[in-house]
Amino acid sequence: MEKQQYLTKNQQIVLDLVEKSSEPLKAYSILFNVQKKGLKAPLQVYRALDKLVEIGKIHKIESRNAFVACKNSSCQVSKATAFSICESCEKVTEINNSKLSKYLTNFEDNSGMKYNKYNLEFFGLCKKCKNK
Amino acid sequence: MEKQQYLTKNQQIVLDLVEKSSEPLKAYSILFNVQKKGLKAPLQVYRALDKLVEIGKIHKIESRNAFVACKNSSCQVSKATAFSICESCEKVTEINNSKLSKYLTNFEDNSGMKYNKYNLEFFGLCKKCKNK
DNA sequence: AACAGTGTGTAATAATATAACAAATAACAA
DNA sequence: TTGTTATTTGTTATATTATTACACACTGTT
Ligand SMILES: [Zn+2]
Ligand SMILES: [Zn+2]
Ligand SMILES: [Zn+2]
Ligand SMILES: [Zn+2]
Repeated sequence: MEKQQYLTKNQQIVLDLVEKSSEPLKAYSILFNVQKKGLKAPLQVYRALDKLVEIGKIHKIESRNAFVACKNSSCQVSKATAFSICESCEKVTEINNSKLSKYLTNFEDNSGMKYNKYNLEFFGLCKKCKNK
Repeated sequence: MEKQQYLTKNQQIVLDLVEKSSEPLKAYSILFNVQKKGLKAPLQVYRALDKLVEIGKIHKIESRNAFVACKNSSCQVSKATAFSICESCEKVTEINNSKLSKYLTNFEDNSGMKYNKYNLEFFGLCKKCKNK
């Protein structure tokens, strides 16, 4: 059986908004912006977000409690994500670096644990903020 | 001038609790447990946690909104952290792997961004949960 | 004493996220 | 087309996580 391939109305509304945004969006800011489209309660937004994260269309920036659209076409599923975050202007960029992802996907330590997922957040100053 | 070397009473109370715990503790669970010691309000706990994170005595597990004591004696400051998290039993372990930290500390991409900090969370099944 | 820096206590509130339940819809087979 | 299951929705209420604001106390320095 195939995985879901079409988004529901609510999921599409939320995805459209997140994709149009140039910055990470918080759940309640999403809620505010989709109320005119009929999504009135937090739960409707959170449910859409959960699904979109699950299928890899968006990612959650854990340290910011915010969501960004996946810019990496190969990210079918949210299981290996890396971001750079500017601590000054809060700009967030998804890192698409095959060496890094290969390194992390294959990472093993002596704990006997099998990793199937990771999330990495780098912090620093972006080019613009560095030159101020 | 030296950086703060002695913890305040509230900071020490919170640190003691987190260090004694075998699992990550949430802020309000900490609050509940230190109320008998006089820390009555969330803010007293959050302030202590903020400071302890800042000086590297504890770390925040971002994906869980929970705090663990640093088990890595070299972690003077919270700027390069990596954890393994079991998605079944929620066991969290701080990863102390010099190759990994060297790799990530030296990581550069073509964004022109200078990274001075990172946080990495691996997810999977721990040895125990894998064999169930 | 005056000052700066840091920490404290307290109340109120903001921001983030989930529980519970009934109803609607989709997927699919009998 | 009916029954069955799973998923999604709408709604209300509530739980959880975190911060603002403000008055005061403690420390060390000038
Ligand atoms: Zn992605
Ligand atoms: Zn910036
Ligand atoms: Zn540490
Ligand atoms: Zn486990």
